Amino acid sequence: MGKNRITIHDVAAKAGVAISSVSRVLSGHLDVSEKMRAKVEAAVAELGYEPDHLAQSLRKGATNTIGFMIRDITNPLFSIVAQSAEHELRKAGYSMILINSHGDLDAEKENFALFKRRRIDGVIASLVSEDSPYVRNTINELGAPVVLLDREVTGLNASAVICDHAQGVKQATADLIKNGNKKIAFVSGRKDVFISRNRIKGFEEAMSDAKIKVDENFMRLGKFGEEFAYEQTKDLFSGKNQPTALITGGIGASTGALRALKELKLKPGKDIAFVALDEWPMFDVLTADLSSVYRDPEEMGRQSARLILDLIADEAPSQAVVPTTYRPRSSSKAVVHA
Amino acid sequence: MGKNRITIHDVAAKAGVAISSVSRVLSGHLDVSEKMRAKVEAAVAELGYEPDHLAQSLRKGATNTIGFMIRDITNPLFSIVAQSAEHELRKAGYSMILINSHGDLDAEKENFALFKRRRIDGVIASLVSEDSPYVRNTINELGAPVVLLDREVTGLNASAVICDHAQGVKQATADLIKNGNKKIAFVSGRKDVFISRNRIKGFEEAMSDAKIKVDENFMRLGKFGEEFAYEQTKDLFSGKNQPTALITGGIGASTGALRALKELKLKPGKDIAFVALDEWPMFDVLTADLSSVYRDPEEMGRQSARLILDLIADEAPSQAVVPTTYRPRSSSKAVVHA
DNA sequence: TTAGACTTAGGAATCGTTTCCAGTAATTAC
DNA sequence: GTAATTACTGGAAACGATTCCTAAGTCTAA
Repeated sequence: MGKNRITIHDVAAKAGVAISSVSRVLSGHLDVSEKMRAKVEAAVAELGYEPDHLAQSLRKGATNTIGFMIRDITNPLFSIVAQSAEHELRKAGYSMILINSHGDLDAEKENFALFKRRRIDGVIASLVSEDSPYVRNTINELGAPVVLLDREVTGLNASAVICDHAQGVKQATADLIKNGNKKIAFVSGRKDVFISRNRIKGFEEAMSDAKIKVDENFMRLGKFGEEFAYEQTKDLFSGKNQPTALITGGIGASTGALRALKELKLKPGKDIAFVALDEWPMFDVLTADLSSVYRDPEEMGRQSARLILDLIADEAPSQAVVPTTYRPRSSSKAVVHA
Repeated sequence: MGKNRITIHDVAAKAGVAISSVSRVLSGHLDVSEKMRAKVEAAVAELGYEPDHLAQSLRKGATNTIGFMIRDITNPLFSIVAQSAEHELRKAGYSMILINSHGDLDAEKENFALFKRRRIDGVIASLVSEDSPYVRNTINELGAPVVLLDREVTGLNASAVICDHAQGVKQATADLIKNGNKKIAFVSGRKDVFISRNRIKGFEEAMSDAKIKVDENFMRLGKFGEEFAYEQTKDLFSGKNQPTALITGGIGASTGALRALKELKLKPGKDIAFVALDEWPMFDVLTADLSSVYRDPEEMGRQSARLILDLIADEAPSQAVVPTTYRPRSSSKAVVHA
């Protein structure tokens, strides 16, 4: 149907001028007479011409496209980050190509290759892997700037949006302690991942401040995701030495833990103190007044967009720190237990 | 840094052959000798050459890119649809450009224009608007096939994934009636939108089957989204003629209604029967056993990908129907009330 | 040995832009 | 009135691939 695309040739022919002149008018170049401008603009309007983005990209060497790689857009936190970043990039004239890595390292590598082939102008990514030779290599070979989410980057030509997890977790832990909890369990992902490490730091600081020794048996650091947290929670509350409070790292972990607690008939805020790290949609409506540590995903999206645009504009890499705030609700109150 | 991109020229020079020969080898063309193949492949491997997707697209006239437009990727249902579609398209060699329309008609128009300029190979969209001259025009002018989500398309060169909302709602309503409810309120979006219309159809059928007259005062059809549902729910349960059961259409509406019910201290399944249309993540864990009408978002994503690929392969437009299933839980049980 | 058929490789056009380079026309200065 | 400057414009070369067309080379058959 609309097979016959209108090109700059058609416009030039209609206006009776050279192709280069049309281009000059359209790009707002200065050296163009009023008469020329009028002629071209009339032809453009009449034909309904719109420049082909593909050809422009090829010629200019810039695609105005940002690759956004994420483990799983289904994660409500990251879907907000993505949305907010997209909105911001859009305003700057960029489109966003979205790719899920499904937490798979091979997929991640492939995605970087795809980005490269597509000549993306920049990448915002929440990586599976931590800092490693592989990561450094890929980022260097990419030939485009990179912004990492929740990763410490050192000596790499990349910016990062990092959340100050420690701060919020520290506050939360302190509050649990103040409420009489000493035996606090912590269920989260691998310790060598930045986000876990950072959260644990806050946890340990608060414990140390209160002169409470951390019980290693209560530190369940293995995998992100629902299943691991489910199993660990079940296990934590089956033995003799049971915690009185529970902190769960991330949305998946919180879900798994809540599922387990439900089955164990332990009600957060009644039978056990509970703090979830990160919130999800309808958090306040749906959860029975769960306390949380909150970080603003929209802000994360905005910052990541800003950072990548800065890098594209050839500014030096930098970091944006997003604060986290403890939101006490009834689930972290004192618990009389064991 | 990696400024000097490796092109097909470099490969040709290194292998000592013509550019066209390199292209022929790489595209797996038949008429190429073994010796040539070996030479070229060696050069490709040595230089680490990867063809430029941009140049390929320009020449071939296909970008292997699908535009995915959605009101709001933050909506958990649609984020799953997007993820699933992306996964499927990826397997077929396509990438996905994601754009939010924020439910804004102007943004939607702009997005279509963007897709066109980017020479997208196809579009999957959840439109703001219903069938209208504007929609027909844009889709026809787009020059690329379109798959619409939850829209009836008639006489349009587009496929659609439509959910059989009526079926699930009918079952749910029948169950509410069986449980003794006669005064059933229905809070949802505008009646002229396909999804609402379809749901109401199921509702009215069940009511009609049970010979219960629909009380127009209980039909609160205005806007999608949290706020409207919140207000309407508050209003429904403030007057003298109060319903005993409530059905809410969509995740936003359910949230708003639940928030209102919470404030009104009406507990679903205890003080009022309640059915939510659509589920959201952790539905079973977080909600107090809410009944729901479920549709499989992953299936929606898969089907939309399949349909767009079919259209690109020049098959005739078609429709995929995704079933909905009523999932009774304790919130829809009988309520002794007023 | 030569004509004809068949492989295979190279050259050039093309996709739709931008941008550099000349060159013409208009303007100013002397 | 001529030279020097300036203001525009058109032509052509990129960008990096694919593909058509042609020609060279190989092989078979008479």
